[in-house]
Amino acid sequence: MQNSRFAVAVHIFTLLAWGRGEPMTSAFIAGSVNTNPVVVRRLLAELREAGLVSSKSGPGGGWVLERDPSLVRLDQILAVVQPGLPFGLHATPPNPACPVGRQIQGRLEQRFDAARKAQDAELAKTTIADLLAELQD
Amino acid sequence: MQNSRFAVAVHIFTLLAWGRGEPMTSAFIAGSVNTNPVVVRRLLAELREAGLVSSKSGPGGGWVLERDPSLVRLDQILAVVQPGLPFGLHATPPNPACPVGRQIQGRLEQRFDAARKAQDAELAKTTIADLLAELQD
DNA sequence: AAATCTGTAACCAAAACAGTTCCAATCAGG
DNA sequence: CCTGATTGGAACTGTTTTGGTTACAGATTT
Repeated sequence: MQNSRFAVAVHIFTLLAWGRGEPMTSAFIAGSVNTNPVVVRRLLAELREAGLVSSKSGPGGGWVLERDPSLVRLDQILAVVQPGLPFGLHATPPNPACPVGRQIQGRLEQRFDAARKAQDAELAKTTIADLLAELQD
Repeated sequence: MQNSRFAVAVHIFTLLAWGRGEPMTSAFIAGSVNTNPVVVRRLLAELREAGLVSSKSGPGGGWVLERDPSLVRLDQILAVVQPGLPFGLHATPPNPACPVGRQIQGRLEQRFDAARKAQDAELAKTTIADLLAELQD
């Protein structure tokens, strides 16, 4: 089972955009995602720190997008829920006495970073507004 | 801690190329990677199934590359140790009664697949021979 | 035979995730 | 001011993935 945080985050953003700015409760969102409201709040809390959403307590409260859906790109969401390199480096540092072990991590970081940038560029082609426009009622 | 299988696999391939075709034991490889020989054998067993390496038992045995290092691209290694989409979909299926929940996964798969292809294209620019050539003794 | 390797099962520990319960804090509306 | 609806967030659980380790059978060279 892979990490579904990115998929869920994009789902929620599309749902919020679908709601046309009306505050949406974590319970309602959880109903669409098919998970627990606390899971939704935990994830959205991270995205709030990045300024992408905001929340309000009390009756009539809930979550709203802080930007127009056409200005939220998928790479921006990924940057919040999964920052850094797309692949891990060695769990324990390679042997520095080995010519390969001593130098491989630097070379890997270089390539992993390039891979990440290529992926981001592709994800940047899609906005939440794009996804919303593709949905049939 | 992220998954380090891809980094370790590339490390090992570079090490094998560095050895110029001499069979290398899992114990020696583990010394460079700084891990346990069984971990090395487990990972290389997957890459052997893909035809990228071969192994031989007994004295003088060990692991060798099955192709010239200039013909092994990083995306090929990734395809073995981490096949499929780069991001997981929902852990539990979204609510089919919701217009967003019903359609979001298909849209996500489309984008995730494109992201994967962009990443692969970038990784394909580097071969094991390239990495080897960049190493200083 | 003996020594050197791989093949692989079995088990353990740590980390990441998803899910759940619980309750305090906040806030709108009567 | 009360009531009820919400978020905020701590705490705990179960599952999966990963990495590490031990153990031992099978293969191969000398």
